[in-house]
Amino acid sequence: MSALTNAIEILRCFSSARPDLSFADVMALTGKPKSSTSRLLRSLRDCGLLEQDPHTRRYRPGLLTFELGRLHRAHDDLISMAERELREVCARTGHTGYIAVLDGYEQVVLRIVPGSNPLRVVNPPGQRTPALATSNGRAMLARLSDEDIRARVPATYPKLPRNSPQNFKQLMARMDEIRRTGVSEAADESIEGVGSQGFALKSGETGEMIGIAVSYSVQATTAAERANVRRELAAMAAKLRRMTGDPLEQDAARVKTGTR
Amino acid sequence: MSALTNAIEILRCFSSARPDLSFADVMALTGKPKSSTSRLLRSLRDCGLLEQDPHTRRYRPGLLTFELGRLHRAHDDLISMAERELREVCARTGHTGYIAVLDGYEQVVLRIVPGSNPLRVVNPPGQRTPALATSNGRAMLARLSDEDIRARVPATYPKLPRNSPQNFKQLMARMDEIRRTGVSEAADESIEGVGSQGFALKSGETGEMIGIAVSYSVQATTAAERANVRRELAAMAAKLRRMTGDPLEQDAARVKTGTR
DNA sequence: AAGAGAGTTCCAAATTTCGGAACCTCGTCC
DNA sequence: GGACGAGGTTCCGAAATTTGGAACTCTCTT
Repeated sequence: MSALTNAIEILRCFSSARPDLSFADVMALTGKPKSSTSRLLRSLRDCGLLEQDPHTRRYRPGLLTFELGRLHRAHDDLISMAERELREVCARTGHTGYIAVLDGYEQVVLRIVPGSNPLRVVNPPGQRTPALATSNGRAMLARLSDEDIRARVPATYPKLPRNSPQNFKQLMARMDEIRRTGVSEAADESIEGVGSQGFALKSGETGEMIGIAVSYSVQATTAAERANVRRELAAMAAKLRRMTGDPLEQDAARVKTGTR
Repeated sequence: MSALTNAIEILRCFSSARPDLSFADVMALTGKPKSSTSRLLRSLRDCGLLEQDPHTRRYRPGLLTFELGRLHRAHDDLISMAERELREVCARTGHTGYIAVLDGYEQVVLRIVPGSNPLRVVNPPGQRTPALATSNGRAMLARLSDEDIRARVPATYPKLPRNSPQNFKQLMARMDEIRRTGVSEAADESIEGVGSQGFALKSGETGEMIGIAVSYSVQATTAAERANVRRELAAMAAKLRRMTGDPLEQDAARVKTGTR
């Protein structure tokens, strides 16, 4: 295990729920011996990835993590373009918008556009969720080949919320539906009472893919309102696909024939 | 040189001016041999710190840098408390506010509060500037002991803008003035025509220190307006010092007597 | 078909990392 | 005061990684 892997393992122990950790916490969470933990924490601190509270001696993410986070913002043409469009849709509909990327079988929230409706934001940026259980997560998966999807789903199919696909067969049925209709819906999955619709956008230039979704309270919306969201999303998808040169058609053909 | 140091050296090559780099760029910037560069880039890519554009094969900061950046936000009680106050002052005065921290002899911008006045934001978050050449940078330095300041300034005194202290003696004169008056001013230094006033805030609990400044166009402000900024800042400083338990008095005594 | 440019892989030597054990250093309890 | 334990650091030989030159692969270009 390289120094880098170790460093990342430790950094991943921190989260908004656990913003700072003691030596013992890190030892428990990583399961490494004392001496290794001591050395690793020291080197992370020395290089700026961690800071240590001089009083409590607890560790927290350091200045360098902030600087690294800034770097990522530099490469966000696709994301910021999508964010601009999403902002308009959210302003018109009052609902909350999400932009996320796929990482393995999880998705990571990159941006949030709070709506005017009083639905509290539940997935802050950085949040990881199984992609199988969200509308835009499934929309992203649907653009991969079947083998690729199979490779991403863990060997033992994970336990998901009631309305999410409960096994691989159900998942593939959803994939087919998304590929056919071009939209992905979710209701009462990751969060009770919350529904969403989403789609996946792929850059023709870089091939990078993001998932865009609009989320709302199921009880507080009418079917007509949800149909309106669907129309808004379809329009945004069409516009963004044109702007980014999304190779959707070729992709669909490739998936169908099984070519890589 | 450990894997971690190498990784950071490479990541530091990226910036908003250079959001993506080719293999050759990285080789040139780090001065490492081909084989090492190849291996390092691969491992950074594998662990998610870098992404590679499949088409151009260029590298850019990866999803993990985004996630790490999010972590830093988790520990920002002091910073967000200061940001809230700064927001109010900026709303009242129309000027632009900055929050920064000290790192060696440089400061790093953490937060910006854009004002309503049409002064373009010139230092985005993440920006590094010699602390000697900014109002809040000097305010932070002034709260260190003289030996500590001397240790931070590079052996050969750096070339700074016209109105910044040009040598160590001038710097120490400024330090004394800041310690005496409690405020730090800058005009026409890092950026032509831009002035600022700032102070340093230290948490009584954690001992961490941040610099807070309000920045404005020198031409477009009157002396009265600048005096108003000074009053606003003094009020904010007093309030924040109370809230955070800033040990300013003890510090001042320590610096004076040279105790550590 | 040869050559150049851009990267990758190989390998033995040099450097780091590993983890158990001994060793600190406080604060606490008797 | 002294023993104790929690929390953490340092030491050291064994094991694993990293290094960088050289050979090799790929992909263009001429």
